[in-house]
Amino acid sequence: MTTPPGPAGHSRPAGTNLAGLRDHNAALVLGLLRAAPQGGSRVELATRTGLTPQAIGKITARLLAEGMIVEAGQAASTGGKPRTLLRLRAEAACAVGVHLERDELTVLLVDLAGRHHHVHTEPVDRAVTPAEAVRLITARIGRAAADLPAGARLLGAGVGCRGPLDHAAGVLHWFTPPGTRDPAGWDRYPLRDELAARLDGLPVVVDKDTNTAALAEAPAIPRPVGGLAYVHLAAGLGAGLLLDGALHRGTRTNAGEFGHQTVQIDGPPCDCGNQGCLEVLCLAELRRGDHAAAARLLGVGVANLVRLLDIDRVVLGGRAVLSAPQVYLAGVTAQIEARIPDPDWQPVPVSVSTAGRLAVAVGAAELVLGPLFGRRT
Amino acid sequence: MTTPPGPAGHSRPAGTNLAGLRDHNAALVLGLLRAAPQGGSRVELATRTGLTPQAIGKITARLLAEGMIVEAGQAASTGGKPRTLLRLRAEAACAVGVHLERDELTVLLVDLAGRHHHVHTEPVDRAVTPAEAVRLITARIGRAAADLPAGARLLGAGVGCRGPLDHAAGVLHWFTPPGTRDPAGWDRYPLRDELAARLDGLPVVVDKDTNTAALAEAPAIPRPVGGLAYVHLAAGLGAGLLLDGALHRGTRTNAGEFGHQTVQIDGPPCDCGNQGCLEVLCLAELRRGDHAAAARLLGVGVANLVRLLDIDRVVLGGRAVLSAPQVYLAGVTAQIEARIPDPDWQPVPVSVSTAGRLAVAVGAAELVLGPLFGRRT
DNA sequence: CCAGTTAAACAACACTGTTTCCTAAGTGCA
DNA sequence: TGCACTTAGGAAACAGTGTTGTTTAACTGG
Repeated sequence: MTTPPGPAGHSRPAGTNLAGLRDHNAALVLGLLRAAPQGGSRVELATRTGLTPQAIGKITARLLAEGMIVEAGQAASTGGKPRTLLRLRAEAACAVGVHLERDELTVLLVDLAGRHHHVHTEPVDRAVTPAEAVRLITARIGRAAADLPAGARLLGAGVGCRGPLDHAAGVLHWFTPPGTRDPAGWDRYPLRDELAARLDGLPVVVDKDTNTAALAEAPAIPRPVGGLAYVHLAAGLGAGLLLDGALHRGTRTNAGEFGHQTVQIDGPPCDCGNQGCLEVLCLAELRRGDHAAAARLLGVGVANLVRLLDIDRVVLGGRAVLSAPQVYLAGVTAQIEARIPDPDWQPVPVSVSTAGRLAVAVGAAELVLGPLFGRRT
Repeated sequence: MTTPPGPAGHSRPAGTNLAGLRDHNAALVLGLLRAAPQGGSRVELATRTGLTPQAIGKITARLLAEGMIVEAGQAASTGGKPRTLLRLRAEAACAVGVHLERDELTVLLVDLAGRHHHVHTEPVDRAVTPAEAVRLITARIGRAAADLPAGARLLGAGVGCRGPLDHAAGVLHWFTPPGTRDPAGWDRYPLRDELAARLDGLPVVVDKDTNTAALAEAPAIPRPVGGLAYVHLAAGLGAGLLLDGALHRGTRTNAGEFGHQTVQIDGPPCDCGNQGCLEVLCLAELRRGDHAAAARLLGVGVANLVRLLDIDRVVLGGRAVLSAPQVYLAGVTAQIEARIPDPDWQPVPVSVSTAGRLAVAVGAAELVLGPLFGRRT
């Protein structure tokens, strides 16, 4: 047992004490109640968690006292005393979701039930410096906080933006090509810590836009999700992977490089140095305005993804997809069906991101809300 | 909160009580000690787990009393009382690893330190029925158990075999093509339960060969592993994915369908119904005896995998690879370097499975041993 | 030899879920 | 209406976890 292995800071302690045990079980209960907007009973919570009814009684009593949940009527009797229903108190706490794009900033406020209490989008100068962006975001979060429901706690802020970046450190890696400059100074910018410092230590989490967009779909899905893939087609082509209920980021937060998979060996060269990348082919069709052809190509990549990871559900998003959703739905579905004829694979549902253009910001808020409901980070 | 979501039996309770807390922390301690063959001190365990020295004292006292660990000398003093070193007691427990191939059966016995106490390989008739195979495996496990070190507990048996199969249920899905027959009755055979019944309720776990082979590499790697991919080239082409310290199987245990990714749109047709599959191209080169060309193709697929999942380490295995390891190492490494020139990606080490032909069986034993050391299943 | 330092155990404690028992609040039938 | 039955949920005592505060053990260095 010598020094800690791997990159520094990567082996956070995992020992659990009584406080951790309590929080784990409370999060489990809250997560189950989130999945049941109409409410759930103590008895169901006990069977679903595997805890004794008495333990659930204590946990729910604590959550009631803290104002995280409320009693909400009764269920129909099944021959004895009717069950008391418990519901999440949506306005008990909120999280901020931020989507920082090249030319646009979106800030919104989401409560425990996923309702939006504040949504604001504004254009941003493409030449903005990191410091200016941080000032802008801070100001916008301040305004959003003014819309907090009475008594609601503000849990933190999640930020989604393009990669590459280091999620664990909260640092951007917006390389500029060698030879050129990065006058604004975005590369190696410690976005998380700079934001947290200006927000009075409010917890801040930074992640790739594709990752947060994938998370935006998570609350609607009963746990555990075997595999959900969010595929984003806009100026680039990327993916967010929600595997076994948690985002898969990889040690360098580089997972999801969906666009640079080779689908045509010895195909046309790509800026990334590779050749025959899906992205090159797909963007070429987009420039031609041929969404159907782009969708077909996208479908080839999605089919690869689905097979490789045994994906249960595919969600499409990004400006290109949102501009012609039906075309992409049909094209991707057709490729999946054509390329995965195996009967053992249940039909893999493909849908378009329900949050639409807000998907990244909504998912960014979920970065903060998720752990409260027991999602692994 | 209506009925349990998803396929039945998939949402196992996750509530934790004191016993679970104790086991979790004990597993954490055992895992840390496994990664330190020369021994580790209580103080280090405390800092690494985040638990108090006192808690570690109680946990190690329990483990000492149970015979799971032993004191093993002292570390050099750093100015005060020297630390007492603790080591795993390798012979405290063992697990059986089984590799069931079409024409061969391998059974081995692995102790807590990963040492093999029994290794046996024998040919098997390709037309063997499931019942005969179960009898054979049972008999072989009986002989292996005779080689158990004195006082060692037998924790269970892991079985690795070709897919598709259902890991959660322990049932094989060895479909036969429509029209043909499955005279031996392998399809839908409940291998896990049949084995467990004949082994007096000994815990049995069944998984795909590629998954267990990936697991075979895990003990040597300091946790947490961001992403390890085991790529297997023999009669087919598959992969096992070890993501964030746990195998990623997908809900249908179908993850790892590496061979059927499309790398040549409109390429030659594949038996699977798709066209341009990596496997078709790769096996064609193999039949031609051109390992270098096969390696190049393999490298294309591996580069896709590495980028998509931010893989940290690639392990190659399977009969084809083992027949010309250097060719595959060089070919795959070259493709990774050529197709992922991004400087942000640290060089991704590629190696050949250290366990060689025993990889699947060794990893099958790890299916049983892993949870003891805190690996998520 | 002794102060200083570090490791590890002892004892009392806080707090978790569990067990056991009891009360509350319905249903259904006579 | 009465009463047995069923089911939900709380009260109290309990077992066992890691924590806190204190003490003892063992080695270094002047």
